[in-house]
Amino acid sequence: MAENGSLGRATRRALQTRQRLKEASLALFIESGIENTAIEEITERADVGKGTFYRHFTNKEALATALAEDAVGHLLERISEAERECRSLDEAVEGLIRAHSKFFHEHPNEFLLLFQRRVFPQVQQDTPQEFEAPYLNYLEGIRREVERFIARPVAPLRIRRLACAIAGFVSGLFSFAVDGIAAEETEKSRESLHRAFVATSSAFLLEGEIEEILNLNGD
Amino acid sequence: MAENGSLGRATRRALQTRQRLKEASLALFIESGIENTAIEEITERADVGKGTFYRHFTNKEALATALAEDAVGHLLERISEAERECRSLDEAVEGLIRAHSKFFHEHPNEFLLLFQRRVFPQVQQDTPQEFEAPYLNYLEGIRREVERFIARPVAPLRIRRLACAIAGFVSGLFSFAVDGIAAEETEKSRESLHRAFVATSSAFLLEGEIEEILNLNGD
Amino acid sequence: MAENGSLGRATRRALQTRQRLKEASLALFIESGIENTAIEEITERADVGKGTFYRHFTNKEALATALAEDAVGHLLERISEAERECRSLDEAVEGLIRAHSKFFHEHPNEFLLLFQRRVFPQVQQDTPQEFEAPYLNYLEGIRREVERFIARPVAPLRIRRLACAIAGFVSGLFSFAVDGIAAEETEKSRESLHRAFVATSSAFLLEGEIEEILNLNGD
Amino acid sequence: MAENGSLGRATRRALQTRQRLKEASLALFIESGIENTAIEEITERADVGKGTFYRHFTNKEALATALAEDAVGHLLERISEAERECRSLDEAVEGLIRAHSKFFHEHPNEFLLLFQRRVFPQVQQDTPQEFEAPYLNYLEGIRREVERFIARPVAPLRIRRLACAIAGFVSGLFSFAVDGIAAEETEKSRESLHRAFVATSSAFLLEGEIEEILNLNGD
DNA sequence: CATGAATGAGATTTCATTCAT
DNA sequence: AATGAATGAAATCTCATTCAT
Repeated sequence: MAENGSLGRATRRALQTRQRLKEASLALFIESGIENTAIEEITERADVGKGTFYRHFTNKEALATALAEDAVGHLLERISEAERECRSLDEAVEGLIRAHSKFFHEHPNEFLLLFQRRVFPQVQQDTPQEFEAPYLNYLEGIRREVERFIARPVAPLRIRRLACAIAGFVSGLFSFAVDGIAAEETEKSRESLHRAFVATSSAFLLEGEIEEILNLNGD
Repeated sequence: MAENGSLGRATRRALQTRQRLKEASLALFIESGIENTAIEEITERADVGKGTFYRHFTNKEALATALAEDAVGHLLERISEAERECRSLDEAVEGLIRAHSKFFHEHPNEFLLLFQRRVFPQVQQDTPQEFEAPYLNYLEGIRREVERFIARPVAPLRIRRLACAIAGFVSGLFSFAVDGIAAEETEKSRESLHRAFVATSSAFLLEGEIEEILNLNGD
Repeated sequence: MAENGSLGRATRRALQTRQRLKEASLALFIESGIENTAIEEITERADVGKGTFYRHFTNKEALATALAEDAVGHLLERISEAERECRSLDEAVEGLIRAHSKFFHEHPNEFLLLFQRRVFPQVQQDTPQEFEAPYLNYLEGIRREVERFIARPVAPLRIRRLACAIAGFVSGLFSFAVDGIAAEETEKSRESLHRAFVATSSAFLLEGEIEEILNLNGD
Repeated sequence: MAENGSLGRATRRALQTRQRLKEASLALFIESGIENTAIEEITERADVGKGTFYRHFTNKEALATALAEDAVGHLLERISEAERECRSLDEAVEGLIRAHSKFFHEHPNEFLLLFQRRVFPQVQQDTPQEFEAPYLNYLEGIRREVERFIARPVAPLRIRRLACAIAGFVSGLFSFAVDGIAAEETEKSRESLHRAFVATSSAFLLEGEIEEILNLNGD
């Protein structure tokens, strides 16, 4: 039986339509921004009637949230993978970077949606409340990853800062290697930049937690 | 006599109104995004009539461009300052970071406007053509700063990438130190991260120096 | 054998569905008005699919007309009953009031549909053409009842006015006795009000009996 | 100086436009019902642009509420007038009828809006919450009028019932005299109907308040 | 210069109706 | 006969822009 075999045909068709709307809108949101994309553009690109949009999403924001949820899902998958392999806080941060990197290469549009289209906040400032749910989900994934190596709970604000730093750093890093192949020398430099970022992040997380450092490093 | 003393009273008042509009809009653009800010919100916040807006700016985009120009002006001032003091490519990149950092602390809203509100692009993707003029101006400032220490012209694309990397890196870095005071250890880590970024950037700029010069015209 | 026993099972089920749709819509029409009730609300309340609606009624108006026809049917039953017992014009008008009253107590929602939800007009104004058929049916019932005691035909307009007056009067009267039990004194007062209304109505119907007959055709 | 002389010309013009919208919509609401009237029909009839509507009213409901408020204002004026002249509960109820009657003849469309277009509820049922404010205002006017002659406060529900009864009764009464001139006999009948209604209403209000009757009648 | 009422193009949203299953 | 996904016409609503004062 097919993947959706247990669902009625109508339901299956509805899911397809929903998927088409999501794909069309993701592309458009990246191209022109969420606010500059008219719902009619989305339905035209998805080749469905305008009214069909509203059978699947209450409004544009709900669609954007659904996209963000999908994207966070994919990103968290990568983070979970990394989680399994690491044995120290440094490795955990390193794992987060790698997870973001993989996510970027597998779902570049989703990456851009989250980190460049104001779905996720950067630097401090207000948290866009509309996308709060997926964003909190994402922060929770990061918290889980790093807290395994820190004796006490990390303040939510600190997690948020780490997330912003990772986003900025990864975005910046990609600028150096956008076409994939960099010279060997740059590659080496990037590695050391990488290591430096990891060290800084770890220090930031452990700040004011001397004893923890001892416990973990001596492990 | 005051700076505007030589202008008629009417002109002086007009400049004040223009300034009020710029201040009001900058705050709103940061709060809710450019697209989500209605012109009437701006004029209300600036406490002027709606029609007055159009005496000063042809439309919202022109206002945003004016804000971007102001911001770039401030940022370039800091870059020029840094320029005077540096003696090597590493120092030049270091100077750029410092310049961005100073700019961020002096004009945080302008920083956010340029680097978080999609006035300037991040990662590759489309260059927002609407804000091309101030953006090119900014890239030119960066180019001047780094080219003094590189024998041959650097490809425009490479400059753009450097700019994006700096923006991402600085944004990320600020996440670690948003409330200003960080523990000494983190501070040290950040310095080494700093140095690593500088080294990577320099290597990136010098990468394949020789052969590249030949096909320089490609953007 | 049940009432529908001679019909096939499918037909019986169809009748049931039709009935469910009518019940659901009557309740909703009273709650929120005909125009404010979406067909989907009706089908949801009746717990049938949206498409099913169109198997039973061509559109919302047809459904409303069907409801109005049912209601008029019930009201006319009561009017016929009253008809049998009365021996004078006064008694006929009295019978009409009683018939409306019984109808109100037996089918309050149907009463409200006809007299409060603009299915039947009140005061003069336009006759809602959409519900013309059941309305004319109702007027005809009233005409039959009163004409038995008036030598010549009563002008249609006068019948319509009488109908409106009865509707208003009965609506008003119910306000005094909505919870059923009123004090004895009020009860007495209501009876005299009742009698006064009957007398007025009779006078109205007989007014200018003679000359009117001449220009009877005018509506 | 003209009536609006103290207002700016712009404000004066705005008030005119608002008035035009109200007049156009009142006519249309009576002709076809609130729900069946499109905003564009209103603006066309008022001969203003579609967007102009929204400068004056947030939506159709707000406009309808404004109309209801105006109407209640006019009706309350008449009620206040009647208030001054009456000396007993019977006269107070009589005054209310007269006030409604005058209101009907001066502002027939406003009367119909309130009492026939479901702006005010008739018979019990739900009170349409959207028009709550003007409706409560109206009830308050009625309460004031009758409470002057009743020692103790009258229950709000009883006031509401009285209001409904008056509305129904007056609506019904008008059916008999819509073209103004009725035969002398009918006129006499109507007067006695009138008196009967007044007596019933008074009894209803005083129900269970024996001592008050004594006090007032002995006055 | 400053104003804010008016405007209408275009966006969002609703919902009666169709139709393939 | 029953279903509900899809549809698009028509409604509501927003807002950048104009213009008379």
